[in-house]
Amino acid sequence: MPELPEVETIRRDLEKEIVGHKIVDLWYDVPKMLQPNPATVEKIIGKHFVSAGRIGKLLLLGLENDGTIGIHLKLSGQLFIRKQTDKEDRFTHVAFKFEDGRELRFTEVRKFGYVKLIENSRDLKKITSEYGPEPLTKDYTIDVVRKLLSKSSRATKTLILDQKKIAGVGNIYADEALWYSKIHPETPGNAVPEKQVEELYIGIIKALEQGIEDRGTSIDDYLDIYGQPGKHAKNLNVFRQQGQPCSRCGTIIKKIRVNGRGTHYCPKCQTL
DNA sequence: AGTATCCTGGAA
DNA sequence: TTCCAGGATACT
Repeated sequence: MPELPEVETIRRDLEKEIVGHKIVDLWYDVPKMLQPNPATVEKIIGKHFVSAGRIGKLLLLGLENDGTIGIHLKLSGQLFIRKQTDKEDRFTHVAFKFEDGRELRFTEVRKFGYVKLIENSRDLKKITSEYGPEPLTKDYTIDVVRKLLSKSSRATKTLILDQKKIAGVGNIYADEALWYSKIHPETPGNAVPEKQVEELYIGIIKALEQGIEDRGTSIDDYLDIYGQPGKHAKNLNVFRQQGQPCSRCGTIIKKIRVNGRGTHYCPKCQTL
């Protein structure tokens, strides 16, 4: 699943590949993936991309004159930069065609992902304001984590997955961050001691930074815009590592279900 | 706060 | 042939 590190990797590469390029045509085959509707999104034809941003797991591709294309990859979305003459990619549902013969393809097996035209800065503000602080910026402080945990008795894992509270953490990096901070994923937020709150704050940063350094985790569908896998899958400590020994203590990693999500942890390191 | 829903390839 | 994965949102 593309989470902050994967989307950030894509963002950085897109910045190099599409900024300054003109969209000369738009192709799609699943209308509901173009929001609010295909006719609105088609207004981008003739415009240039001027920036490549991101909030949480949402890509924000800036257009000249105030528009922004938001792209959410959800579970299985991929973006590829290709020549229009290149062999088709399976499950392509949207393609932005550029003036130079290249195109940006959006593939999505499940059709959950979407391309959204955000027409003005007011609408953009509305969308970005729904997200909590970005973990790798100064807006993310220990106080953010402390407040988030102290106000609820829900499972700590569930709390850190809330995009409104912290932007960009998904299932993979939540499990990894909890392992780093030695917190059992089901620990009620308000039962986490101050010392562990501090470690979770740092653990989230560490998990995400390592993911970015490795250009993402290609354990399911994720590939970068050139079609290359990220290298983080082999550096995972707990995610999908059930049955394997913990790299810290040798105890066998367990898999449970927390709030409907597959959850992996070390039963010895991560105690309640 | 917990659960159903979207969706489909691939695993069991 | 049935079941599962899972981000975000709509329900109950």
